[in-house]
Amino acid sequence: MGTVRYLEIAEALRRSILSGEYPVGAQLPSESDLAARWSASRGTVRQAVATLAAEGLIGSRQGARRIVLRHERKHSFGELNSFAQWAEGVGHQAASRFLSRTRRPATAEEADRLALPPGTEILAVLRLRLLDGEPTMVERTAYADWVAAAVEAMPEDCRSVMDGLANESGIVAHYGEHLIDALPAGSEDARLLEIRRGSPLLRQRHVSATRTGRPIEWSDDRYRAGSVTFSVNNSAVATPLERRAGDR
Amino acid sequence: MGTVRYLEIAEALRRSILSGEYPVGAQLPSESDLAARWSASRGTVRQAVATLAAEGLIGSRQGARRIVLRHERKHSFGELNSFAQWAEGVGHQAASRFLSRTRRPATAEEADRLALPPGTEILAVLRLRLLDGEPTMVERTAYADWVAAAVEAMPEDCRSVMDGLANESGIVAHYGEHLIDALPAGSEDARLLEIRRGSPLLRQRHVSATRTGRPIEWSDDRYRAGSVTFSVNNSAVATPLERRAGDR
DNA sequence: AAGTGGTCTAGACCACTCG
DNA sequence: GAGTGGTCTAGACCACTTC
Repeated sequence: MGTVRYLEIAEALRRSILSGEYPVGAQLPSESDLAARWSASRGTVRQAVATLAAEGLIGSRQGARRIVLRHERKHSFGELNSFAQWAEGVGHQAASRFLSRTRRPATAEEADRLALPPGTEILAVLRLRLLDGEPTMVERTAYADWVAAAVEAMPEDCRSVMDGLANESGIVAHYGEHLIDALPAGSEDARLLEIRRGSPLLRQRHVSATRTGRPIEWSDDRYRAGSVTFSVNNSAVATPLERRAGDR
Repeated sequence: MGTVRYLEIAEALRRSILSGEYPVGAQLPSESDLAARWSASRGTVRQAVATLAAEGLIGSRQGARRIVLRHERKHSFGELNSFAQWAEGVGHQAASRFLSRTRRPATAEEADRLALPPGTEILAVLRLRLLDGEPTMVERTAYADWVAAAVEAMPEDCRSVMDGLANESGIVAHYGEHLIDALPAGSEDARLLEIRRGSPLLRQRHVSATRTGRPIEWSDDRYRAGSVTFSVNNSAVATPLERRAGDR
C-alpha cells in the first residue's frame, strides 16, 4: 500500500483513543515503547504523536508521559470553508438557491481581499442557504475574475461551489481566513431569512485562497441567531511538526 | 544562552518575511540552503519552517520551494483566552469590574464543562468589561472549586484573572475550546451594556484547561455587536488556528 | 537514579516540480 | 535530470518529571 508510516501509527493511536482504550487523562505509552512496538524510529513516532497533538487530542510535558486531553474529532478544513461540507459533517441536509449571479467591478474592499487591481470585474453572487429546509444563511460572495466563468457554469441548485471548483477545474482551497462578528439584520437579510429587521445575525466573512496564496473568493455569510455555533480549539502546546490534510 | 536552535531560525525567518525581504508569493531559500547558512541540520531547519507553516505564514508543496502566504501576525493563544491580553495586543485599554462573586452549586452544564461531580460548589462571577471606557462585554464565569479561593482573593479591579492565577498559583491555561454564536440581549445584558433589549450580541463561550486537561473555568462572554471581531485562520497544511504563545 | 520528552545531527531514499 | 520537499533511520545529549 502507499502507506505513510507516521500517519498509519497516528491513525492507530487515534482509534485507540476514540475507542476508549485510553480514556481522557490516561497516559500514552512512551515514545520508545511505541517505536519498538511499531518497529519504527523514534522520529517517526514523534511525527505521529505530533499529528494528534495538533488535533488537540493529546498533550505533553517534558519529562512526563503524553496524556489524552479529549475525544471529539475536530472539524476538518473543508468544513470551515464550505457550508455544504459542514452540514454533511454534522448530519444535516443542506440546500441552496442562487438568487442572483452578476458580473460587476469589484469594490475597494473586494479588490483588496481578492488581491485584484481596483475595479477588476468580479462575479457577485447572492445565495440563500437552507438547513433541513429552514432558511438559515444569506451568502454574498465575490468570486475572483479567474474563477468567475467556472462558477457561472454551475447549475442553479449546486450544492457546493468549492466542491465544484475542485472537481471541474482542479482549483482547491488551501488556506482560509475568517472574521466572525454579530450584527443586526438589514431589510434584505430579514426578508430572506424570514425574521424581523434588527434581529441578531452571526456573520462570518472569509477569504479562501489556493495553496499558492491566490485568493479565490471573499464572502459575507450571515446566519440566523441560534442556527449555528462556531467551534474553535486552541492550545499553547507547540505544534512542532505539521500535519497533512486528507485534501482532495 | 538558553536558545533553542529551531526557534531562533524560525524567528529570523519570520522577521525576514515581516520586514518584506520575502514578499507574499516569494520563494524561501531551500532547506539545504538554510541548513548551510545556519550550520544546522536539515531536520532542525524543517522544524523551524514547520513552525511558520503552523502560523499560516508559509505554505509548501512537495518538489517546489516554500512560498510566503501572508504577512500578518496571528493572535497568540493568550489573546483568545484573556480579554485583557487581547485588548493590550490590539492597543486598547481594558478595565473591568466584578459585579458579584458568589459560591453556589454547579448547574448540570457547568459541572459537565468543568468535569466536576454534579452539584460541586463553584465560584460564579459576574463581570463587566470596559474597552477604552466603553461597556463592551458581560462575562459570566464559573470557576472550578479548586481555583475558587485564589480567584476570590483577587482585588476588585483585577485586570486579568488568568494572569493572576498564573502568577500567584502557577495555574496556567494550556488548552481552550470556544463556542461562538449570536443572540439577542436579555434585560440584564442590555442594562449593563447600555443598549436596548434584543440588540445583537456576539457570544463566546469557552472552557480553559490546564496542560493536563483539567478544566479551570467555563465562561459565557457577551460582546456588544460591532465592538469585537474574532479572527480565525486555517489551512489544509497546518493545524487550524494556533501558534505558540510567548508564555513564560 | 531512572524514565521520558525536547532538541539535534548526519546520513538515506523517494515523490514531485520545474526548466 | 537536477533540485526540492516528504519521509525515515539510528544514533546523541539535555531538561524535566517521577519515584
